[in-house]
Amino acid sequence: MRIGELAERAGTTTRTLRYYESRGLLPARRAGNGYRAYDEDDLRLVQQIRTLQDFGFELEETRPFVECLRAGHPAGDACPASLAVYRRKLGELDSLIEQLQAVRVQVGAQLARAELEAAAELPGGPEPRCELGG
Amino acid sequence: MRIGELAERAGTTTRTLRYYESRGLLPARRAGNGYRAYDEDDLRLVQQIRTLQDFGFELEETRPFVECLRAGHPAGDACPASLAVYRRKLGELDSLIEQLQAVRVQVGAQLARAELEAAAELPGGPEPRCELGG
DNA sequence: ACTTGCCTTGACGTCCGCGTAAAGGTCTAC
DNA sequence: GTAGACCTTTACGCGGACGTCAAGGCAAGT
Repeated sequence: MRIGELAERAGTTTRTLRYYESRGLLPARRAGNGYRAYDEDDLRLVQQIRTLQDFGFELEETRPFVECLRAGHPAGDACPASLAVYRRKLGELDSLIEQLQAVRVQVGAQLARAELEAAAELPGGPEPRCELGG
Repeated sequence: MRIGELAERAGTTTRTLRYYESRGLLPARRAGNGYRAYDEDDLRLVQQIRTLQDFGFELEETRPFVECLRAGHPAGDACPASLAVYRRKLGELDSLIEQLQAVRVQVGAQLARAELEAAAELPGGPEPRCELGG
């Protein structure tokens, strides 16, 4: 299979595949005419990369999975190095989610406060206060 | 106040302030010698930008807040356009968090499965199966 | 022979928020 | 008058994952 077909079957572009090759993730055999030649294993390899990319993994983080597949394992995550990446990613996801939730709370609070202050300005002057003492 | 002092008081760099100016967010008066001249209002403006940046807002998203401040309002979020940005950001945060949580679940599932399969290979061959029928 | 469609390499462009020189002007202190 | 600490503009670099030409080679159909 040539690069165009591999790209189409993997749901990506030839540019992306050449980029993977330039990063050492997808070495290609060459046909007599200089064209890159791929097989079904290469397709699985690209699919592995794409899946991880969809999860938000950086390209470098997919390397252990790729090397695991190329080592002959049936799955990219059959090797300890891949599992280590999974675990590290889980930690990163947890802290990122936590951080985003904190930001969400802060922004929500800012919005609520600003809406209150806006409502206090417009209606009929800042009359209807809620404080009793004063 | 000159750019160095403003940068220090705002906890940022002169490069950043010049960048804000280039984006039209922080116009500066000039002293006779060509130096940029800032006042306390400019400091508040920069602090507003930095706060939003810390929340993960893009620079463009801070523009309504900046314009609100420059319009004389006591707070950057005292204007409807700013509130709209808050609301949009809340939506983005929600969907992003949701998406990351979904990824977290997927990655966690992959890890669990891969760990199980690894455990089934190593110990004493794939003997201790859990399936009863077969 | 010619077109069409695939392939090749090389290299610059994109987005964002700056960092980091480089080359020079200005003000203050000594 | 000179060192030092400011300031000025201009402009290239970075990281990540490619997009997008440009110029040309190769294979197949008509």
